[in-house]
Amino acid sequence: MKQPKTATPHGAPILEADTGTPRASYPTLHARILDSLREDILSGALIEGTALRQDQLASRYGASRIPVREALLQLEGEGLVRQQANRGYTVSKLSLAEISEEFDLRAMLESDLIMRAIPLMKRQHLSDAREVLDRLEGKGGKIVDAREWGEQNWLFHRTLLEPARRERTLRIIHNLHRSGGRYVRMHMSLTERTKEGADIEHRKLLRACAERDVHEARRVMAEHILLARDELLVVLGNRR
Amino acid sequence: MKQPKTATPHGAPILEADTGTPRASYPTLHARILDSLREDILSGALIEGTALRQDQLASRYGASRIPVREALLQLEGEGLVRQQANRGYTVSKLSLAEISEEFDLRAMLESDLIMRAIPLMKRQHLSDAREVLDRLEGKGGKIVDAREWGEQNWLFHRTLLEPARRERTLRIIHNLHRSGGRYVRMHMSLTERTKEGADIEHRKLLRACAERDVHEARRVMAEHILLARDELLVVLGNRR
DNA sequence: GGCAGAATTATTTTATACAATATTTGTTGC
DNA sequence: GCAACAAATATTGTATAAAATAATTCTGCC
Repeated sequence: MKQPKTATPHGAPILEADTGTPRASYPTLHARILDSLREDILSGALIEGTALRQDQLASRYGASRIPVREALLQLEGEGLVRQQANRGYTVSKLSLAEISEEFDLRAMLESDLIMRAIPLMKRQHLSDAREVLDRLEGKGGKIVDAREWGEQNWLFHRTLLEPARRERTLRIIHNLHRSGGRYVRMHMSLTERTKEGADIEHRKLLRACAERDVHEARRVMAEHILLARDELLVVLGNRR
Repeated sequence: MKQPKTATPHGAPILEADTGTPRASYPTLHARILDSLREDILSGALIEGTALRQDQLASRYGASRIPVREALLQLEGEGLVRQQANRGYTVSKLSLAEISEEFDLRAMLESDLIMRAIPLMKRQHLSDAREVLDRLEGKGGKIVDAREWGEQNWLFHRTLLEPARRERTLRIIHNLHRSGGRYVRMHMSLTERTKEGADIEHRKLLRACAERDVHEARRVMAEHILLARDELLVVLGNRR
């Protein structure tokens, strides 16, 4: 009722800390465990199918099982872990079909949002996006690692989609980015080619936005995501 | 299946007494509390903005705060409650824009799924859907209440969409049905007209599926959902 | 009166301990 | 040897209680 908490630029979303500064310790223990576990899953430190026992995780984090349980429950909502009967949790293993489905969803949702966003974009949004893109392309000379790349990639997409002011949709997309992110990381550690392709597509996308070419932006966005899907499926298909 | 549970209006106690028989239908307490809370929110027993204090809920359900917390965490993932700063949880209040957004999402996702589902539909699916529709139209003579109507309505949609075998998408749609459901209930308690309109659209949709008319089915599906959206927004707009 | 700051209250968060349940191991009879 | 059943073990689910933190009230001082 009273204060809107931390004031965010551009009416930024209320999503929990993701790209922000991890400087201050998190408010609660279960939130910290949540983030840590998620990172471990997405980074591949915890591979698919791994059994996650509560007391084991608890001692690993120097906490009791209560905050661990809560983190697991939230991760289940994000689709990163699954709870089996009374057998506890395991790191969810997505089939190729499910991975493909998630990219299809992104293509659909992000295509829709970019069309809604463009008419509402300010110059600030465009320059923000450009700035992210510069980092993404490693203009500073240094090449970012896969984790950082995924983070910046999401930030770029979010920056372009935010003006649509569709919090609910954006949240779903965020989840999809996260979920697919771990497979993209695997992929990217294999080849550097993908990055360059993505960079080109990102530039095209940004240009279309700057020119307010809604139709072109939509086309590029869908193509961008579906290409990523196809490349990923090829690599994963070969490995499985 | 679900046990009817004690129909407890607000304030009133408990799920079911501990009569020495811990053999409840639900496996765990927090799952039972989750369902009960969700039902209370969707039914309107807990109106928007209501503060949900943990110990209050705990005593109401005759449980400790632990399973209550877990239920709240999951409900937060479903978007039905929100956690404010350190002020605990409140029943989430969706703006008209957010409600509209959710229906738009449904229109997009369900349109997509129905196209994928039709080529994979067996006769069984169609007859299942027809059966649900019969119940929905109250062919048995009895008129179902708003809660039951919402349930059957979801079941109908799910039956048609399931053949697409898109679990991830279907889950999102399910959430959206739930979330929007509570507003539809308000609406439906005001007028019976909507049901008839929906029945007609459902029949059209089923016919298109039976005829494998993908394009028509898509069109009807999108229209069906967007019409529901528009009607709802008019009613809600007048009330607010 | 009004305000800074301490004390109180209200509420959430986490740890410990215990109860319930599933899984595995071990034993007996055939 | 092995099927059936019992004991042991592993693991999850929940209650109680204590610690942490925000909100509120109270008090003394100007």
